[in-house]
Amino acid sequence: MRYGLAEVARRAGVSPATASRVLSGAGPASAASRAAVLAAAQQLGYQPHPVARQLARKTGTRIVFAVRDNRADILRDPFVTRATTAMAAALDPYDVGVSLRHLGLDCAADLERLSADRGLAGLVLAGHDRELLGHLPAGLRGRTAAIGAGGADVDSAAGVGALISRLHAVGRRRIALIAGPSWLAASAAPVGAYLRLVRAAGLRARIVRGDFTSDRGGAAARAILTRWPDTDAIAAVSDATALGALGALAAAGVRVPDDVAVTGFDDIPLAGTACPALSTATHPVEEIAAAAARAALGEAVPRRLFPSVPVFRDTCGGSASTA
Amino acid sequence: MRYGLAEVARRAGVSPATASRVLSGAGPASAASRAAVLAAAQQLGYQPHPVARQLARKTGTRIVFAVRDNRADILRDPFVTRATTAMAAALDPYDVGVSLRHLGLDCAADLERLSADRGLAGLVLAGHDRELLGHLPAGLRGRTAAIGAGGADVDSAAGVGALISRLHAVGRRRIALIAGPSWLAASAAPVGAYLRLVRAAGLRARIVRGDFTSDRGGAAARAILTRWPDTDAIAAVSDATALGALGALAAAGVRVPDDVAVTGFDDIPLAGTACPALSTATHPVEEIAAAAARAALGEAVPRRLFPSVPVFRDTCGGSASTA
DNA sequence: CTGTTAGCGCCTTCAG
DNA sequence: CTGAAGGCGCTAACAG
Repeated sequence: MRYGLAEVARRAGVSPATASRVLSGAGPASAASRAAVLAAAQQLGYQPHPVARQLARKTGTRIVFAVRDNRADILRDPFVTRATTAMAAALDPYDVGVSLRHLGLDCAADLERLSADRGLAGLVLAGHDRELLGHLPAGLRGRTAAIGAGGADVDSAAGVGALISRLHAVGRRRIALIAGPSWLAASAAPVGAYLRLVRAAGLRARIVRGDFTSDRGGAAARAILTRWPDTDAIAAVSDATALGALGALAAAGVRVPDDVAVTGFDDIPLAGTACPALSTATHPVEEIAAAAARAALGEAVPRRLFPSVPVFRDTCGGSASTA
Repeated sequence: MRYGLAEVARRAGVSPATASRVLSGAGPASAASRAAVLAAAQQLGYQPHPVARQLARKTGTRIVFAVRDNRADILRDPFVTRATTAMAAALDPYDVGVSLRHLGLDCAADLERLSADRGLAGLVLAGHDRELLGHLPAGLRGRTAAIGAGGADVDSAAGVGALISRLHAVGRRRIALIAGPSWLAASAAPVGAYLRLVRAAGLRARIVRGDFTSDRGGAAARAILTRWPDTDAIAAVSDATALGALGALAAAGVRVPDDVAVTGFDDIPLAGTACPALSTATHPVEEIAAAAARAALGEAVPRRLFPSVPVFRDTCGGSASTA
């Protein structure tokens, strides 16, 4: 009822080796035997045993998506959730499953252990810093892909730039930035874009660090109001942060966008439905995750920057529209 | 540099079989050899080869989370996303990855194919109907778990009941229900709870079918307003549906909750931030998903009903609070 | 309790 | 281009 390669070979009148060649790696085979094997396989409803195959090929069975952060509940972050799901769907046809794991900031030992895991088909890393990517254990090279700076990344400089330009265009002149954590490689580009624009406009920089929680977003907003009370716009590099800031501003009796405009980053589902609706930048997270996953499997995925396109909604001031 | 079981056995002065017994299944072994093996393994940094193990044990390497629905983009549904992520995290320690797959309503053939997949460690099914669970291919029995009615389920009768009781308690008397699709097993319990309460209160039932999209939620709300213009409350069995209804009501100039109260179901992150903030019922999705995943692996997971606890926010009328 | 003997199902040299 | 033989690393059945 369940047939193996041997049976297919027998029916096709060839050796298992030949059958294997046509069914798997597409090794050399005459047109005749190829046809015979294919026919036999078809007729028997042959399905290769993925585990046996993976053992023989020394190729793993799952990729792990490792997210580095100081908080373990980063695994519930909307970005992580979306990316994980996208990978799980994208790798299904490859007979490869995905595992999700949290890594502390100091994760050298964990990576070492991962590199010794022969069940690992590939690793997708998020939340890395420059250091980490440069010093991957040898066993991980060639089967690791990163999401964010240095890997499958979004053109965050463009996205943040567009958002800030818009703030400037609608008359904001005292624009503060809630940046990402400094240990994160992906934090650099947005800060760079911000600084470039602010300086070009002859304005002074106002930067506070946040993370990906709304709590910190609220705290950051309060810090900004305290330190620079005349701030008229806050750009956050995460939607959760922006939402937290929105809450803090409301609590402080500051009107958005009248008094202070706010922008986020990533366009999580929440962004459009929040009140007021959040202006942010939208990203093809599913595509990014799928690209990273395939790269982790060793596929040659062209390294490109994914688009970061601004979405202007209520919190931005000016009239709502998409750039 | 990478050691196998054989080397561990050699160092411990026992046979590979004995080493295997202590390292894996915890088969019989004397204290002495157990200690020796453990020591050797420790010292060598031995890590078993998961794929070889899975091949020998005839146990698969991944579970697939199959979601049955008429729309393929159900895979982006917040519940699916959350559940997938939770499984990916929960199964990591088992060396089992998760794959995500969409199934059409008519999926007998797909299940047949799945049952032939020897890489499959287990199947988690969502969106099933009674029929489906009863007629699983033989190869899937014992390694399939369902999420929802008949599997790892939420006490939706209690949750919906609590929500509707509250609507009644704050004075609503013309309460409509936007139920789930009729092909879905999980749709039954909420409808039952609704009917029971409405009848007990001597009211008339007003039921419309929806699905898990906000579009259909909006359409359903419009249908309700058309058919029963005096409706003063709408209970939806999904947050997305409720959010869609909210939009439709706003567009129709109906005030929420003053004119019509609204409740959702599931407490997606959006619910609390929407405006007005949505009253709904909250569920331990991560726990549910993890339980289902473990059950799919063959673990004996006690079948229990997970709590569905109401969260009263703005859209419910009355004063906001948690029951 | 332990070692020996066979596989698990496929892939991959290596001759021919 | 093809077949035979051996191995991937571990587990399971069976004597002892």
